[in-house]
Amino acid sequence: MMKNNLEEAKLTVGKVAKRCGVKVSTLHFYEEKGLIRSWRNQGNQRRYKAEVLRRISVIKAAQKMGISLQEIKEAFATLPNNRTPDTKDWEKLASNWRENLTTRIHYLENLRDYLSGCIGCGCLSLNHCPLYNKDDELAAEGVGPVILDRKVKKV
Amino acid sequence: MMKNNLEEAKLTVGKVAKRCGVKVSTLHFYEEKGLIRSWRNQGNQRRYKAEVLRRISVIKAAQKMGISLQEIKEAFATLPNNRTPDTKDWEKLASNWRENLTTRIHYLENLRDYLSGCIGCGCLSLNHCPLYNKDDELAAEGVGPVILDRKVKKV
DNA sequence: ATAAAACCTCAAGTTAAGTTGGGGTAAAGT
DNA sequence: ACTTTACCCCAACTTAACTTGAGGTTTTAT
Repeated sequence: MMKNNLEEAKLTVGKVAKRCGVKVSTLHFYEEKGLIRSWRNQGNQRRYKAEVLRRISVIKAAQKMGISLQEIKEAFATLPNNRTPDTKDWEKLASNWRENLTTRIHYLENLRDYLSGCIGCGCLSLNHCPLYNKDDELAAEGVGPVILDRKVKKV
Repeated sequence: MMKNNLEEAKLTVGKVAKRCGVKVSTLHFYEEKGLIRSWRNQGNQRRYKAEVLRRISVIKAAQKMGISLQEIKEAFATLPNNRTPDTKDWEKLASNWRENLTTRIHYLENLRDYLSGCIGCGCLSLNHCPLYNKDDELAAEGVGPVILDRKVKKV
């Protein structure tokens, strides 16, 4: 027999935030964006089911790969009942994202190779150097944005 | 004998924009940010020296590598007299940026390898899975943001 | 019982890299 | 000469992913 939502949803925002290493405001934000959901107690405070923790870990893992929240949301939407990804679901999502990652890596490798060729030749010029080309011939498949860490290595 | 600025700066914004494939507003923006400079004619219109074309091509090439305008500006600032990079300068800048690119590639490769390991194991969990780890052990050297193309491959 | 900690909502601010638009001037084409 | 086209400046808008703050309520701890 299934417990009801009020019984299942016991975690407060503060607890979830702490366990996930995110701010409370981030949880509000994710909820607003439809990435997670909560229930309310008598006093109108949010209460979460434990599964939200896994959902957030999937979000964070995906973000690390450069997947946008919008894309993550769309990926979740493909799951039956928009459920929190279980092992099988994760397998499927992760495979897609891995392809994405591979594409991105190839792009950067191409870029680096061209760059290596360009260093020393001084060819850099509009319309000729592959490094400067608005049509972007390097982007065979097309890649998305990657936002990684904030520990930026200055050059 | 050196020609003066008025003689050298002959290109209008429109011309530069067209030849570089950027909008006029972008050139205004770059100037405001201190990435390029212009002179003014009698009627207060911008006039550029031809070297601005090369400068913009360097900016665009760097952006493609995921370097921010701020970092590009800082890199330019390291050049004698903040000049437009010549062949030798470009060699130096490009070498630095290539390292940056390499670091970024390694990061993504690590991420992909972990992901491959995770697919099927379903281990994804806070504090244990390397894919979800706020301390980011994957980021050995630390990497910056990469903003590449807009041709995003949906997953 | 009371005070402190946690929570609520809603609006506005933040950063990057530009874009858009309005109102007005300059240069170019015919 | 006259009309387009190009240019000027400035302010405000755009997107993503959040953060901050104000003013007020609920829980928890003492």
